[in-house]
Amino acid sequence: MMRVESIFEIIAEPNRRAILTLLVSSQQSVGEIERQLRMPQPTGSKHLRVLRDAGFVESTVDAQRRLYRLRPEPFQQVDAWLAQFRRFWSVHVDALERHLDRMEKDRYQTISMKISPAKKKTRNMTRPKPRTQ
Amino acid sequence: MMRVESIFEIIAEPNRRAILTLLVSSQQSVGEIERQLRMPQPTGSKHLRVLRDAGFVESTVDAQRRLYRLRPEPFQQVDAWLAQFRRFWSVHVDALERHLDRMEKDRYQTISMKISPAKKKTRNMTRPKPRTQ
DNA sequence: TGCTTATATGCCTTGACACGTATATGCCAT
DNA sequence: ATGGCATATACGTGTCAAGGCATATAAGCA
Repeated sequence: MMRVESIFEIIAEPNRRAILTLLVSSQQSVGEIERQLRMPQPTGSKHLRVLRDAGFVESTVDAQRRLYRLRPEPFQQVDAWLAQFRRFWSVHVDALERHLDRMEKDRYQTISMKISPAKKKTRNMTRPKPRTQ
Repeated sequence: MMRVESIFEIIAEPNRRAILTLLVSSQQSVGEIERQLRMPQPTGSKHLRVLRDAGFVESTVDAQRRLYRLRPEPFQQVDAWLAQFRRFWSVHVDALERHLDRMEKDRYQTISMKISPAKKKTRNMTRPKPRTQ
């Protein structure tokens, strides 16, 4: 009995992530999924079972086939967990993005100000020694 | 040798997620982390090692202590993966969340940069990070 | 009725990983 | 230096899930 408990363990498995990505485009039958991922039939079925139990996908019956498609809730949960860190790294995202596509950004930015390295470090201001090991 | 390959396996472990959540508030020493999570010392050290190798945290030396704090990149990668599924949850929830997120971010940053919503959305969808497996 | 296709499940082996005990390393103070 | 504190690592053990294989269920078709 594959009772994987948390949603994070579900998406920790590469084949399952591949299945989820496949289903972004449209719903697919088990056979189609297994064929595209070159995965033995029982393997695909088992992963789909896990994904279904965790609510990542749902299936409907079409004659002998089962059509699988995505369900939103578990993704929302992952996003909710990620949210607590988003404030933390958003400033870094901005810095990275400014570096990556500066030109386009200059069009959209209403205010363009640099965040100095000293400014960023105030996040961790209780640090006594700035020495990375 | 703990060779956990993908960032998803890193965050699949509950203790590691707990450590990351702890570090949201501020950087902490290994001892503080282990005490708060009631976790044996070697366990904490090993999980921190895994998190450090994966880039989720970094450490600086303070006398005998090591102070650990979060690093943004892996979280950005998770977010990038999640982006392809964003259209599967409610448009209203999505829009609202982005709106609130941005407001919070702007309040958090002492230096506020205004980025157009359209721009930010594009950024999340097009980030080239196919690092996973 | 067989026969084929489509999907699910049970068993078994293997390997990855978490955890605990013990030990090692490094830094400070006396 | 020596003892104590903080952290890291090595080793052994147990658990659990992934994958291979065989088989079971089930629907369509001749």
